[in-house]
Amino acid sequence: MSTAAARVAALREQLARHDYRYYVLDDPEVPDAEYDRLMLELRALEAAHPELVSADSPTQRVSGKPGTEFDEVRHGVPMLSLDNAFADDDVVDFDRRVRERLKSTAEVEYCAEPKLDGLAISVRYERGEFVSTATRGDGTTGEDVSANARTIRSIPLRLRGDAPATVEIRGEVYMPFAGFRRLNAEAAAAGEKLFVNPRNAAAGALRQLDPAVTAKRPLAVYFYAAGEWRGGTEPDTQRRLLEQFNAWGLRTNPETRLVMGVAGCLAYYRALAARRESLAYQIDGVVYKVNRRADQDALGQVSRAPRWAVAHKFPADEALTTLRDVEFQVGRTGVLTPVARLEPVMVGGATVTNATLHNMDEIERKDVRIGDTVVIRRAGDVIPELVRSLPERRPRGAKRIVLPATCPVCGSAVAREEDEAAARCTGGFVCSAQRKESLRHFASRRALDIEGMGEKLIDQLVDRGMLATPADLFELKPEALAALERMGEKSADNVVAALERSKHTTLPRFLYALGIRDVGEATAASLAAHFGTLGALRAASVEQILEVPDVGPIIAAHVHGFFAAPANREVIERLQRSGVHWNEGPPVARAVGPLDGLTVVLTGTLASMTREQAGDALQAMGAKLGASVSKRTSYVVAGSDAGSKLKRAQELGIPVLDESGLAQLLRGERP
DNA sequence: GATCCTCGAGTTCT
DNA sequence: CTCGAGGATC
Repeated sequence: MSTAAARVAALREQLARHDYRYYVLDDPEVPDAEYDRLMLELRALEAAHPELVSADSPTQRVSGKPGTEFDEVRHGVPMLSLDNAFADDDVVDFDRRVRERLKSTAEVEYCAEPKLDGLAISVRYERGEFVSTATRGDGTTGEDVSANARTIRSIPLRLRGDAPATVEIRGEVYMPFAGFRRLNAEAAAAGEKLFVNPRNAAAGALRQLDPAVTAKRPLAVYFYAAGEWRGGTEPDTQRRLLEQFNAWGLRTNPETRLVMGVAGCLAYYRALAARRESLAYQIDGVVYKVNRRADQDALGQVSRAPRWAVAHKFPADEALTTLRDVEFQVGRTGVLTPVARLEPVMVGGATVTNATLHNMDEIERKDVRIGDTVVIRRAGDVIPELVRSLPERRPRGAKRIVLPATCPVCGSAVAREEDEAAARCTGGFVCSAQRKESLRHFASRRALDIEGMGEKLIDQLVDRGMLATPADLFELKPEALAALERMGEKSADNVVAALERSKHTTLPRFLYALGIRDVGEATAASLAAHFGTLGALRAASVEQILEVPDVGPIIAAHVHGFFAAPANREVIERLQRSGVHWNEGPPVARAVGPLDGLTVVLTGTLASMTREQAGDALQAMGAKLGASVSKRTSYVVAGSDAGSKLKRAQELGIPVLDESGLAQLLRGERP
């Protein structure tokens, strides 16, 4: 057997197994991207070696065989599958083929829709009444899931207005993210197994033997095509078909647009890809359909896929790799965070080698062990996330991950409070990791903002015993700095100058820089506003600190305890002697501005200024800045590339402002 | 006592 | 961005 033939056979075997897991068990072993990659390789091989193509190849049929629990139903008209496009060039080719076949020189009008990651179904109506619903199955025959489908609210039991004698409506059953999260939260509370993704949850729900269970699952449907159609007139474009659906009371996707030619398709694709994370449901690409029905008929179909439509998939945002090790990092508060060390892998355009595992509970939940094959995703296309492990691929000798009994940095005991997710190093100031992280926090941009005082420099200074507390920073000698690695005289001078500049700061920044547990920027600002001076805060009792808004007993105790400790008092006094200062005044009633009482949330990229500048300006006028959108938000200011916050604002009906709206706010008007 | 809203803390890569 | 936990609210 040639090497190509052997590879083809191996690919078919793998694809058949994945098909079984995906279609029959509803429990895929690998991400869709991996499946798509295998299929792509097989297609390429078969294209290069046509003699290897056989009727049983997964490229030659729509895969999946019906299960046994439900009756079989034959579709009046087969449910088609779609050819996939992965790159822009594939779409260009598709459009060229369409125009060649239509002998069209003009641009073709396409109907573009999101491609939902759910389950295709066909709902049959006779004289407007719901008769049955079938899954897609192998395209010709599916399973009768009528009893379950009847429980889905977005499938009407009767069509509005005049309906044809018989019509099959095709759509996608899916579970919105919100419902999925709720379902998993309930499952977690009940100690049940969690669903891996919304698609699996929807599949599981639809294939329940007890419709009462399905009824409790948050399923929804968008309709997008017609199958068998007897009586009446079929609309002459895809767009009008969807309008007819709406008239009958059937949901169609509101993101659907008519676009012209390849340029229009690709623009739609990019626009939707950018907003993908903010949609309420999971999509894995977009679909372009030739809009005119006459053109669709002229184009016809090849095997089971129409020539007049294509699915343009989003690039793989998940990848498989191996978990090499798990290390525990120590943060400034002593929290031990397990970090996954991975075999480097490309995900979403970047090589990922590390991913946080958050805490031990998370490791338990995901059942991760060292040596496992794991699925990596870039959450929000930025932060790498270990999605899950594949226990079925676990090698013998895969090691369990154990919380170390002692701190990996200083050797002090590790303690985990009852009911707390985090484990902490008890070494405190003894632990060099905690010292280094505290110093980094102190010097960070939002604290004292000491330019050039980065991780490497702090590491060296601490390791050489030149630096232990923030107070030491301002007593560093330029000659000593210049003697360090990668530090010339010039760099040393720059650091000294940066230290000098940072001495002039503000009380909120200073309080934040101290790193008191649970005191972040917002709480530091509240404390500063309430007490006005550091002296007043230092002298305050727990009861007095409790009067600060948003401060409860726990934070009050932390604050009081911090200032009671002699070591901390000494550091503060030394800092002040070194010249660290700020303008102090008596506590001021919060500045009354024209925007008093408003809570504004900023999102996206603004053209005229940074978000920070806009935020400062709004606060200066008395507005409160919100970090997330809630029903108490007055306005959301959305720049370009706004994401989930914009979406949430729309859901909650919060007024959304553009930059001109922001300008109005800054003039003191309320749009 | 439950639920919602915020905030804090830790993290990745270019 | 995500998770966890503190605080406020009903």
